[in-house]
Amino acid sequence: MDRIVGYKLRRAQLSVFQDFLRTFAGMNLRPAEFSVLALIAAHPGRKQTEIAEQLGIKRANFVALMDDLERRGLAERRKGATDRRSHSLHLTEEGIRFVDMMAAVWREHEERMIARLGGEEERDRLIELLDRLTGTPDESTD
Amino acid sequence: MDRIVGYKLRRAQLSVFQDFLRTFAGMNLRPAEFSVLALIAAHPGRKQTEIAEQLGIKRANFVALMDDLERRGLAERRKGATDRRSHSLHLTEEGIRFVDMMAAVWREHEERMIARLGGEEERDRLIELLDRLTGTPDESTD
DNA sequence: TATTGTTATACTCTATAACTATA
DNA sequence: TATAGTTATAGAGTATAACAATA
Repeated sequence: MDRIVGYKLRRAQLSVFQDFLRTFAGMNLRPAEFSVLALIAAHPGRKQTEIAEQLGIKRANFVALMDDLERRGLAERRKGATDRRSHSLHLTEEGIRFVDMMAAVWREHEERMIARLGGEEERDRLIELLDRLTGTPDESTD
Repeated sequence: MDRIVGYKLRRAQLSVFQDFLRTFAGMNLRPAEFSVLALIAAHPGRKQTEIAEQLGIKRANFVALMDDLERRGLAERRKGATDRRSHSLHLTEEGIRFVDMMAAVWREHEERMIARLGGEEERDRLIELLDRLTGTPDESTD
């Protein structure tokens, strides 16, 4: 199994996620929740289904995730003004503070991953290769 | 989410696994089953728990997986001669033929991934970086 | 006592169909 | 009719505890 891309990819992803989970164990934050909060922070007011799709989460599965973030007082849904079917997503005041802390904690984790790779240049090389695998169409803003 | 290693890794892994699943849909073979058959083929006679551990599968979860490979007539358990608690794992005659086919089909998939990456050199660069993330101690033989 | 394989079980993630309220 | 969000549900994948057979 020494040169099999998919296998190596899976093992590396599990290893990185395990470090992520250890890092955020105290904040009770999973990767999916992290990515949702980061995306709402970057694009407040975006529609619920847009956020879900951008993260590759089915809108049906996004509901419980968002319920939990609301229950914890970190994010909120607001009825769309023009289209009353839709919900626009926002961080609460507490959510904004939480995301600041989260970003600081995340940096520890990410620095550790960059160190494992051997530096930021190696990180950039890795991400470029991963983008080729994913077939990223263009550079997005997120 | 443009430079986050864990996120990019997850997306790339999903993309590669989806191609894998499409490629093997006709053979009804999942990545875990593929890896088990490949590992038994490379190391026939190895103990059940050893195979499971090497693939990062809990021995409790390995049972159903192995049951299915046996039911399909591809692999078999044999009682250990010295330690009668253990099972040594082997391919059947049909399993050996199946693995040959499987390897050929896999090559199609892998060539597609290498093409996405831009060639075998890029593939090698990727795997080297992934090994750094995983913290692979030495080169293994699998 | 400890280990191998097993069973039972629970929790997360993911996928689909069907409902509701709006458009 | 179609869409946004929701509910219910089912299937994988994964984790732990406890058991029987054997060491």
